[in-house]
Amino acid sequence: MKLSDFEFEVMQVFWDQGSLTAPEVHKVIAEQRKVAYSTVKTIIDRLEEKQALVRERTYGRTILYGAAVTRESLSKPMVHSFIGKLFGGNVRPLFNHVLKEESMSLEDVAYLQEILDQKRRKLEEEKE
Amino acid sequence: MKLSDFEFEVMQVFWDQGSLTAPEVHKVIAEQRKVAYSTVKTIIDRLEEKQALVRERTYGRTILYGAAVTRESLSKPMVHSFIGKLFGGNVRPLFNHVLKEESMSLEDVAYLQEILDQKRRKLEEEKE
DNA sequence: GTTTTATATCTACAGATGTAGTTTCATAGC
DNA sequence: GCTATGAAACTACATCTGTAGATATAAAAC
Repeated sequence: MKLSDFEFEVMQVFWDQGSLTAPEVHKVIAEQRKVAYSTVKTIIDRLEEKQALVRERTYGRTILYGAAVTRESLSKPMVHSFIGKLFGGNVRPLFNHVLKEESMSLEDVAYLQEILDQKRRKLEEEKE
Repeated sequence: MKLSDFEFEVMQVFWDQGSLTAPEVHKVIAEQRKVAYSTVKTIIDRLEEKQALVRERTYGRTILYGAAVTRESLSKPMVHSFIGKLFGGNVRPLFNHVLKEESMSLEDVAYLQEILDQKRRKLEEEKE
C-alpha cells in the first residue's frame, strides 16, 4: 500500500490517538496548520478506499474511523525503499550520514551502543 | 529543491558516473528497466529547469549534462524530513527500526560500533 | 548532395495529490 | 413539527509525475 505524505500524516494521528471521527482528525491537524475540513475528509475517504481506515461505528451520522493497518506494516517498506533509494540498500552509509548530519546527544549515542551490542550478541548466537 | 523519485534516480546516475549525455543516461537506466528515450529526456529537461543539471558542452547537437547540485545537499534534507515524518525527528526509533528490520552482518555491526565510538569521542571533546 | 540516423524539442495524457467549495441530509434543539 | 447545525458526500481543479509518441533538425554516411 502506497500512501501520500498527507495520507501518512493522517494515519499517524490514528496511530497516536486511536479511533477518531473526521471532525476530530480535522481539529488535530488544524492545530498545526490551516486546512479545510473537507480537505481532511477527502484524505480520510481516500484512506478508507485504500482500506487503511475502517468505519468502526457511528454516532448519529458521524462516523468513527479506526486504523486498519499498523504503523510498522507501513513503516517497514517505507524505510526499506528509502534506504534503497538513497544509499543503495546499505546501512553503513545511512548511519554515516545520520551520525554526521543529525543532531544527537551523548545519551543517544549510549543508547545506540546498547542496542547495537544487543544486535551483535543476537547475530553471534544465530551464527552457531 | 524537491525532486521526484525518477528525477532523483537520474541524479544518482550523474553523481555515480559524472557528466553524461541524454542517450548515455537512457542507456544506463534502460539496462535496469524498459523505458523510452523521450521519457528519460523529459526528466533531464525537468532537472535542467530546476537547475539540478547544467549543460556543460555539446558534441555536434548532442548535449553533455553535469550535476549542478551535490548528492549531499539533496540527501541531507531528504533524510532529515524522512526521520521527521516517520520517527518524529528522533534517531533512536530510527535505529531501533533499522536494527530490527534491515538485514545486517556482524561486520556491519562492528563498523557501526566503530563509527559510533568515534562520534562519542567527538561529542565528549565538544562538551569540554 | 542526398539519404539516413540520431538527438533534441514539442506535445499529450492519465493518474496521483493537495486543496476546498457545494450540496445533501440526519439529528439536535426549540 | 420546524429550524438550525454539523457532518457526510459529491464535485472540481491546478499541479506534479511518469510515461511516451510525433516532429524537427543537425550531423554522419554514402
